Amino acid sequence: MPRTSTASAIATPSKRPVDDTAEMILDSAETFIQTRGYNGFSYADVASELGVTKAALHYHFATKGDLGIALLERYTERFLIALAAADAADLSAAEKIDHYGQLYLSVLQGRRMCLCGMLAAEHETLPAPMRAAVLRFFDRNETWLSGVLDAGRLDGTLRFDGPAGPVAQSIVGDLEGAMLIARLHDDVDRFTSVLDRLLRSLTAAAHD
Amino acid sequence: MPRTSTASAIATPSKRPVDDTAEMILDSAETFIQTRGYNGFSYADVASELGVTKAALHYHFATKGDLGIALLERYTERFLIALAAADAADLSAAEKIDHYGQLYLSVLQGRRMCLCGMLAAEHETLPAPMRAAVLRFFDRNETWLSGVLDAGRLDGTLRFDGPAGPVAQSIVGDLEGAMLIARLHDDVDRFTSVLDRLLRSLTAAAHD
DNA sequence: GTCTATAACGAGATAGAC
DNA sequence: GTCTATCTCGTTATAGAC
Repeated sequence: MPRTSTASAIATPSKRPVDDTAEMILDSAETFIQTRGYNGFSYADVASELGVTKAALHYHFATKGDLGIALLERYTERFLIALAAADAADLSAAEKIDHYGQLYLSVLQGRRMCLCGMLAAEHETLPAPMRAAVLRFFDRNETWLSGVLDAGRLDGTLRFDGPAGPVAQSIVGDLEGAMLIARLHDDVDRFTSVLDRLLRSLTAAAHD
Repeated sequence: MPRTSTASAIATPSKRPVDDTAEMILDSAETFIQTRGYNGFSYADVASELGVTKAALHYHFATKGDLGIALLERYTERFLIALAAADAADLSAAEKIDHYGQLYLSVLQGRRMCLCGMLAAEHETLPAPMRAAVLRFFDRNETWLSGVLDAGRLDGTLRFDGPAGPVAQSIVGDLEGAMLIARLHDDVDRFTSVLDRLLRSLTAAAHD
């Protein structure tokens, strides 16, 4: 089974954060949302973590919704860059899907939920622009996965029934669900087990 | 593919709610948590929906955490009863797993998330007793599923690799994830598609 | 068993000084 | 760009009347 390893673009907001206050705010808020949810953190939490005042946050992001939008744009952009990197590298379809799973794994290893998975749970409480951004994130994920699936089936390295779209949707749901449950149990193996099973089912009996 | 239909024990808290205030409060809070999350609703929301005061709620459930515990106990009990009903009925292993999926589907059709799936996302913010109750819920689900999987493999109607435990964990994660994403898109088909795929993979090439 | 009233606190957000 | 100070509102929770 393939296992690529350059999947850290999403793992940590910034190892040594850029000396840009707005970015530091985004880093802090991102981690808070991924661990406590959008309704589970406040400007006071971020301010106290960064050692600044709430007013300083409001200068950079007037409202909590504005902060959320900025966060979603940055997260989606980074995720797409990571997917583009997988495209640029000369990987097989299975390796690309494994790479995709590694992106999730790297987030989970930080004891965090996928930002958009967390926001999906809370979506009824989000400002409309945030809801739309979450939907866009998943649409782009599914589009990328569908392309990989179709290419893999064409070159004979992947096998699955029916159109790629629903399979891509299943993959996203499987990984988000595995992450949700693995994080609850603080047990990364629950995630890797699902990822392995997924890759095996897509490659099983291909090449015959 | 099998498709049983007596899966409404969990679908709606109570079609015509029992004339018991505590139960009505639980019904209302349950729906709020399933749609908005534990951190996305307040006593004021429940009170205004029921036309009573916040103080009345505090009489029945002193704290929000107490309300959450009572909710989790009721939800888990109902879920286990629904699983016991599947055991009592003379169903095949595949039909039992389908029945299990129908429980999720009935919740999703009410545009709600699984109570414990939602709380799993927010688990870092929950009082410790609630966290423990959420873990218990999933443990019991997995135990039941493992039993069904083992029985199905023994009688030759199901096929899967390795021990049943990790497969049971995958099933729970798949369904929770499918629910999370289907609800975001308000598209029930995304869930049924995953459930069909799951049942097919468990029954594929069995009976040979 | 439910009410009014209120306490005590934290939330998101703003004004204006530095 | 960040601060102090403040505003307003919503939150959980309690006291005590009915």
